[in-house]
Amino acid sequence: MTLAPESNPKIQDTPPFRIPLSEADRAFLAGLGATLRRYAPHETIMRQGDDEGRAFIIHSGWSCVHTDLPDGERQIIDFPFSGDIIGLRAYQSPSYISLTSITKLIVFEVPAKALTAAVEHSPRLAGTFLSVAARQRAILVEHLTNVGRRRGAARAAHLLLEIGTRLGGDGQRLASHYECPLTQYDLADALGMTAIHINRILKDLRELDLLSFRHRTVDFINLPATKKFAGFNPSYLLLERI
Amino acid sequence: MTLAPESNPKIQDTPPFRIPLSEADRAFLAGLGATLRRYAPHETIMRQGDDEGRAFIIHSGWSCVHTDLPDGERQIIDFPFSGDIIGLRAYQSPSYISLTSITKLIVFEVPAKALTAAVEHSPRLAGTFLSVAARQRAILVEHLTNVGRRRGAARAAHLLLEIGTRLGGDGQRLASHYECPLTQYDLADALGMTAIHINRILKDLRELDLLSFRHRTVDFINLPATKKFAGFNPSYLLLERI
DNA sequence: CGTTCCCTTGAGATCCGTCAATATTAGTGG
DNA sequence: CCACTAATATTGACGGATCTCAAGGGAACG
Repeated sequence: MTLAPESNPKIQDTPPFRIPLSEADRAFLAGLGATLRRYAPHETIMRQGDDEGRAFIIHSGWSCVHTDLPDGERQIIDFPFSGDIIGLRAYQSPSYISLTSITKLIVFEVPAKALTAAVEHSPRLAGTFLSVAARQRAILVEHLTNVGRRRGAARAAHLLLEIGTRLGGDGQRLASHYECPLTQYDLADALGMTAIHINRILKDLRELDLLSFRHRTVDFINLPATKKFAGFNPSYLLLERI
Repeated sequence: MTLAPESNPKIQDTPPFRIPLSEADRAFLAGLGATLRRYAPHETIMRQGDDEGRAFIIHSGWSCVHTDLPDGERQIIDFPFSGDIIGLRAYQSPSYISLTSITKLIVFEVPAKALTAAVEHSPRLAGTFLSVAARQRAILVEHLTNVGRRRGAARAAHLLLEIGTRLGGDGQRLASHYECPLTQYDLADALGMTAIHINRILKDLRELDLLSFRHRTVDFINLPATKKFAGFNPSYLLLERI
């Protein structure tokens, strides 16, 4: 079910939900008017405050959902991955978040009205949306816990563990190594710190032989120790079971 | 639509949604097996990690949704109010949050299965749930922004402004004064700080003539200045319009 | 009317932010 | 492939914000 666009240049035209959909749901979604869109790195796809009638489903690539503050700062809420839905809402309303691409990004753009229609057409699909929303909420809750209650080093380690796990796909297998295009500025905005301090924290984590994040690559040097250090328990990432 | 339990001792037996429901939806919900439950202050209603098949809709009273950390600390995610739904999920699954009463609390307890059934029975209700979930998500996003990107004093002021606004009900009218049973420990756990520091921050806010929080009472001394100081923009609290 | 929370304050340590400067890397165009 | 440029990463010094430890004081509640 998970797409592997890199190995398959012909892009599949149904959303990459990680939760099984019936063929009927699939066909209905395809008929909703979902548009496949490609964005270059560092493009603004949706801006906080705009009256927004679209929702997005990530197909592939890295991006961030964030809020913008008056002083020009931002808080990154999440780095959504394949199958995640952004802007799920019942009705058109002003967006309270922005969506910005980090790498080249491919998304399905769906009119919000179409989502409402989909929910009304297919109870099965409504359940799927509820389920996806519940998982995204669990992730958001964990981010708040991370920023509010862990100190810098554990906070950074926790985020990198989470991303590694989410990249593992359905199996949620956490690899000891992954490519990560985030900058230290991105990490800082996600973790509620400054990039300068993130830099020092990453240095500490290397010197503690826990993990290394350099040259766009995360290497877990000692995975069990890192999990313990960060208080990482991946249960919140598990999908709801049917 | 908003209930006023204090002025009406006979408790209404339908959930206090702030979004209009059709009579049919209402009747269906009533038939779902929703149970009205009362809790004393400081009771644990739902505990993180437990396999949970219930959802709750707040009727009246104060409570907090929080995560629990291994070291005994907690991060408060939200103080839900009348009409807010806790544990909305498509299927039974382990809970990633705890729910604890702060004052005497009255809630509707609904089996998760019943929620799924409700969504499948009534597209209208599915839309309502989506809408409630979207608002709660907006609040959670604002909490993450608050903890991640505002300094202590502004962070505390922002939370107290949000609570005041949410207490205003549908009109979202922010009164210059409200009763607030939260302790400084509660505030600290919600804001990602220590109670000792919250104490100093509240002192600062008083001395800045912005607001006073003493003896379970919040007084906004200079509301416009406080809003500006906290960067408070209540648009995220507005309900989605149909 | 006493006991238990809860609030308040001080001193010192630690974490983190700010300012500043430089090094390194990635991206671009020739 | 190289040279150039912009973005990103790194480090130091210093100051402010927040935490920890410690000790009382006050309010709420039975």
